[in-house]
Amino acid sequence: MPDSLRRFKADIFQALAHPTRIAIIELLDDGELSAGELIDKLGMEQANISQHLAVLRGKQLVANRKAGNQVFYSVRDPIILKVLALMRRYFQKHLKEALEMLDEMDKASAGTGQ
Amino acid sequence: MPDSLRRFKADIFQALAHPTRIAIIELLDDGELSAGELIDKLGMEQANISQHLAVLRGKQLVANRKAGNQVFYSVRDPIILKVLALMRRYFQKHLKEALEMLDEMDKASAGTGQ
DNA sequence: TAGGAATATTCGATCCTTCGAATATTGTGC
DNA sequence: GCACAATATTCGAAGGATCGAATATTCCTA
Repeated sequence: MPDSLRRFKADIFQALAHPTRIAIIELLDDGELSAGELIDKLGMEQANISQHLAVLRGKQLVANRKAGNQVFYSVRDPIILKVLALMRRYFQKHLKEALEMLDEMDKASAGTGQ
Repeated sequence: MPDSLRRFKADIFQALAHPTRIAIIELLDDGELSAGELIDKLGMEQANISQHLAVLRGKQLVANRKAGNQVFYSVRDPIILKVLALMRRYFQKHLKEALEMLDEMDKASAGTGQ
């Protein structure tokens, strides 16, 4: 497989590699939402969410539909939702080691005072 | 869903978000390989592959088995292979726009001389 | 037990990502 | 047109990722 195709896949994983963007896609799992609704539900800065939406748009993971003043977002391909569903299964299966990993992370950041 | 769980998922996507690491996992799809075999097949620096393997190990995506001088790697959970298989389907489905994206990237980097 | 093969780690330079603050854009109703 | 609401973009600082060079570790074999 040529490297360009691997770069394409890696870019999609990169787009998914942020907790906020995962949260956005999971919220869109139930149907489309406006940018404002996403901001409300996530309780984060407007600019920040808009930037994350720009990343998802850039990689074509979400579609956007303008309706007057607002922009409604939705997941473009259910395959992406399947990927996240698989990850949920993976998480449940590896819950124990995941908690250990998170614990390590906490300890590491506690040690450095971060 | 608590943010810590999203961070866990994001970390796994992050670990997959590099063409070389995707190549490694795809090579391991057929069964375990030693670090040296991976280096040969990928034709990259030894240190570089070892670093990427360290990332995959750190996120528990691969298992390693020492046999004398060598270390054999394998994918720890077939769910990860399923994720990559889904991504292959996704890629085929979106081949056209993927090529456009890659083209954009080429043009952009040509423009800046990178 | 010295030398070499296989693998891992450290280091430092460079680039990429993320964030909030500030600002720009676009659409609506008066 | 003007003010306002919703969303997007730009900017700069701070932290994280990636690479090759150099070095360290581990294990085998003579």
